[in-house]
Amino acid sequence: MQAKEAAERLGITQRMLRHYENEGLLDVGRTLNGYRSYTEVDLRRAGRVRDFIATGFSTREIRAMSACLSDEGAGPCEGGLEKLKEKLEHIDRLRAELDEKRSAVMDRLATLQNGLATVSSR
Amino acid sequence: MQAKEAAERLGITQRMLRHYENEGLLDVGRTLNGYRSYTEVDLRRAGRVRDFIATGFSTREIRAMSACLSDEGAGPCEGGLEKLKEKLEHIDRLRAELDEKRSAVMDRLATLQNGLATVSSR
DNA sequence: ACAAAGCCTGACGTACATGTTAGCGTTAAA
DNA sequence: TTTAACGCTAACATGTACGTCAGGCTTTGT
Repeated sequence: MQAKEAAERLGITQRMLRHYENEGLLDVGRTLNGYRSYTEVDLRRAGRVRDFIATGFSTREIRAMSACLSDEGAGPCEGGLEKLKEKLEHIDRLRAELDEKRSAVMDRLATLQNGLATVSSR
Repeated sequence: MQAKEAAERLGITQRMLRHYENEGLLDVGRTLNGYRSYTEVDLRRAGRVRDFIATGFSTREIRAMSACLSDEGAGPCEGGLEKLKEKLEHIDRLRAELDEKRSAVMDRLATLQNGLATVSSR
């Protein structure tokens, strides 16, 4: 498929796709006229790159664990899981605190509505 | 506590702490001599900033949901949970694929060792 | 045949996180 | 009292992810 569709399906810009390719994270074929031609495999790989980057990894880091990008894992994925787990720690800490905070807010909200209900039912 | 200790306890540089402060994410008090003085509350907040940034958020985004940073959540945390959930989606997709890949590798490894054991026990 | 829409490369611009260095006060130990 | 360790600001430098724009093909509908 062509660049436009690929970008749309991934929810990113063509520029970003080209960037990933320039950084050696993607190797996209061309048609006779020189246009890039994305396969479904390319798409999945690009999707992973997008996710890694959105999660705070640099292209350099991603390149270092390129085995994590292929559909069929050839290598042991060079510490990819470990690094991901570090990110997870960060995110988990945040999520735990936010969840806590959210329920506190919900509680206060419930209490408030309760109070109003009590009042209005008098 | 002073800058050095604060940075060490957070596992980041003093430069980064100052950066967070310059970006309006932290408001650290000073002692008479002008030295920054970090409280435990400051530390927790800075830790959250560190985690948000390590997870791919920009100072700008973090500022926009600054309610997510205070110990006692005053506000509804302005979409903080939603954004975090997006990040989680990215990370979850990656983790699922990596876990899958890892077990595939482990399987092959087990098969291999099994084969060797069989051979050596002949 | 021509316009509209896509693709391509290359280059410049920007935002942001950090590192680094310089110049200078403070504090505490030898 | 000198020296080492630490703090501060300000400014410059770097790396990375993109946005954007120019100049120029290709393809397709009219």
